[in-house]
Amino acid sequence: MRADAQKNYDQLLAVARHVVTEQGADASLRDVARKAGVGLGTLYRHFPTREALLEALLRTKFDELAQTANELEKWDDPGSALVTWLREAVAMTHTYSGAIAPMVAAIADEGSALHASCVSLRAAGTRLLVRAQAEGVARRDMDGNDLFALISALAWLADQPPLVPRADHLFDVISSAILTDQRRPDHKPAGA
Amino acid sequence: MRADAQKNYDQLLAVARHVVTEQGADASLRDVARKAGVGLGTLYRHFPTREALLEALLRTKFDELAQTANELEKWDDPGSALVTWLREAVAMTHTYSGAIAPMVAAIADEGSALHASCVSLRAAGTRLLVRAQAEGVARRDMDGNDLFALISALAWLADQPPLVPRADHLFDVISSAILTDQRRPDHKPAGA
DNA sequence: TTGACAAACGGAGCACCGCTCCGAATATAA
DNA sequence: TTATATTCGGAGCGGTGCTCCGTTTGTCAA
Repeated sequence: MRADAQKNYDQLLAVARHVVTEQGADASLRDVARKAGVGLGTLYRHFPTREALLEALLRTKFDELAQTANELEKWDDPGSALVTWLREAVAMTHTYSGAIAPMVAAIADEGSALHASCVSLRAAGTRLLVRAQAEGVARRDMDGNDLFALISALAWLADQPPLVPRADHLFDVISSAILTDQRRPDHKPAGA
Repeated sequence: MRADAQKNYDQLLAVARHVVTEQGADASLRDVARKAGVGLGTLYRHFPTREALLEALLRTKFDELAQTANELEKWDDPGSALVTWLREAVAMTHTYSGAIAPMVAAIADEGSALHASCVSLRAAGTRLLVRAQAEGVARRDMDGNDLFALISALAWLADQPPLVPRADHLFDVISSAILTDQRRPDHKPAGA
């Protein structure tokens, strides 16, 4: 890559990280280019689609999550491992608001720049789920797609301002639906 | 209301119902006005905001849902009543894709045209939930807001094309998290 | 029937968006 | 230094939400 191109690429990524953090994944790309001191054409050349830009921004997060899954597979308690990973997966998408919708769309679109990342995300979750199922601590009528969908739903939920206060609690509610080994006579109100 | 105004209002609502059904709640309002053979200004006079238009479109659905809740309160089994209502609530938002996001936003925005409808929706769910909790068939660490949030999440999920095939199943998964009286040794795979 | 007037209409206009396209500028290698 | 491939940048196109106001029209009283 030519030196000036590399410089612009880096600059765009840095600025995009800032703008998307502040305004969400739907931020104006024109605005990103402007703030990066670069023409709109330059942005589109480096990142042909919005998904491509998002993928570049999330790259490291995806990798970290895959790495975390590898380590969690060694845990003694596959149920805790699964829930721990789920929590991190939801938190990750939480980094850039509005990112979950394109991710969901990407998993069914092989042409999307986010496709591979989302598939590997699902694969990581599937490994942890299957292990938990084999040990009898996760319900067996779910697969990786279901897990991915639940992560998406929880991520979306935590992205809606009015629902944010409930997000953590609902994570627990849904986790309890996935796990089978919990003592759950009646789930007394908070504090109990 | 003047006769011509009434005619335009009705026409707009009819066309909007068609367009929003086909293109979702984010449909172009310009397009609605054009197809209704009416100026853009006329549309905005009758429906000052997109939420106002959506509210008009959903009005009957909201009422039906409240009515259904009243009848379900008479059921012997409050658990079944709750789940039955939940299913209808999710299906309702399903009528117009993309409608759930503005509804969620509206519940925290008293100025929104959708606010009252969403509040009464939440109230209806709360009644059924409280009754189920009193009978010991629903977990007690949830309230109406949690229920509303779960409905929203399920509605959103069913609105994402790649997740549609899982939506029904995940409804069952989440329902099982809300109810406490289910036999749930391990949830064998489908068919079992 | 005919005015007068409030009410309703409708679209031009503004600022923004995503995205494409291509002449101008520039880094690089000969 | 020069030639060339690469990169740049923004004008331009068609779309959006929304406002504003000159024009038209329904209505009702005279």
